[in-house]
Amino acid sequence: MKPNTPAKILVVDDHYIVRAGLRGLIDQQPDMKVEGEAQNGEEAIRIFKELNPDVTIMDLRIPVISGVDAIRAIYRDHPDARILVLSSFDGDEDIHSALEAGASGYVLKHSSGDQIIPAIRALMSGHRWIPPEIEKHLDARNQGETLTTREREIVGLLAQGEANKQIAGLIGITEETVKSHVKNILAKLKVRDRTEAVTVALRRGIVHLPEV
Amino acid sequence: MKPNTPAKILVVDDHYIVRAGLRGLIDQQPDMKVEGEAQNGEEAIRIFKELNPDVTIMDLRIPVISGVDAIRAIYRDHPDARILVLSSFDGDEDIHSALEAGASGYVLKHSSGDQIIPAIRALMSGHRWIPPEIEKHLDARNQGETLTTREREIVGLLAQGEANKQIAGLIGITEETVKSHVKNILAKLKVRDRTEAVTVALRRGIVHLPEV
DNA sequence: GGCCGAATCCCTCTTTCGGGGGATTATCAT
DNA sequence: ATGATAATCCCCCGAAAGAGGGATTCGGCC
Repeated sequence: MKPNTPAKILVVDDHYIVRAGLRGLIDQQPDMKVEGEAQNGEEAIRIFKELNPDVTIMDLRIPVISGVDAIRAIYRDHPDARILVLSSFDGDEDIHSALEAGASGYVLKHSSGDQIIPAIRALMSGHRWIPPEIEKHLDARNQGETLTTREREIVGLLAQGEANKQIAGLIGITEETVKSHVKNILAKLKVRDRTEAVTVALRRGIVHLPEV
Repeated sequence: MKPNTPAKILVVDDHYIVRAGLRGLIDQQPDMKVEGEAQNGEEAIRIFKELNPDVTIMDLRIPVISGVDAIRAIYRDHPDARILVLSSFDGDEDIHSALEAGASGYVLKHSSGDQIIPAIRALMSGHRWIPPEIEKHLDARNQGETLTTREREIVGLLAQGEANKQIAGLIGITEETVKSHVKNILAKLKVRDRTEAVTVALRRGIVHLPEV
């Protein structure tokens, strides 16, 4: 590391205040500097290309293109990208997807500055940064079984209040098959009915409410 | 106003980064200064008493005691408190409750600094600050009918996946009465079934998911 | 005193859910 | 090839949900 050329940081968050907070925090450090900001996933991808930052700090709940999808897109073109997810606790599924999509670290928004800065430095030097409490959650997640693609799709439709018959029509399968899937979903999520299935799926980040 | 004694600001948010951003932004202004920070509703109430700030900036989604309840508690003891809600868009119900509980202003977290500072100044000088887009939402809310206390309570239980019979047992009324309430809820929210009712209620801020 | 809204309870009837099975393909990794 | 998994479809059956009525009580408000 050269102390005379601070690491280039890209900050991605839709809240101005959060970006301002990060900028203030980071620019105080001698070895890093915020060189770019993006407010949504689309911007993030574009600005990453232009800037080629050393570390990208990314919120997951961002408009236009989700944080996870943005990470995936960036990682595809730049497999050496160092992306640090900075998020409130968004549910196991999001964390897991983010790491799978190519993120190298995860920090909670609740974290104080002296927890965030070391995370950035870790990524700068090529290391990963996953706090133990996050890893514990990922393990816990594996206890509960994972939903398949089809099942996740159906949970999304459940959340919209669709009946089995409607779902069948929408995705072109039989109502009987939908019932099978729903049965499996209830069993996997260990819930009593479709309504609880939806709230559990929302908490785990398996599905999201459409933006308000 | 005396330019030599800056207004005392209390910042309430559970995210360190947000507090840091606000502190940086505010302390740049000559006429205001962050004199206190709180991470949850309980702290907010306590620190408000000690500090008696000129303006309090409050997030709604905070632990222990919700922002709305904290505002209510503070307002009860200090009817002259100036509280500015700073929140991502949390649904009509939360905004409405916050204002009803005693907040004097509302600013979105997306807002940039030159939108937040004027809001603080407005409250400092005793004015209210409700952006037009927020007021529009409050009007829109009134188009759709309002749920009664009982109905909101039942929506909360629906979100937990309780069946009508369980709900009846839990709150000590007949299953028939629960069905009546559910029927009215579906009609008021203009949805097809209880599952959709829950997701709509979540989006509107009528109920919340238990914290992750 | 009369009115209205909230909350309660009741009945009928049809549809939908969810639990309990079982079965068949296709794919993919071993 | 063999096994595992995902995805599909099928049947039965009892319980729950929702649509459509109607009715009562209790307060507060005008």
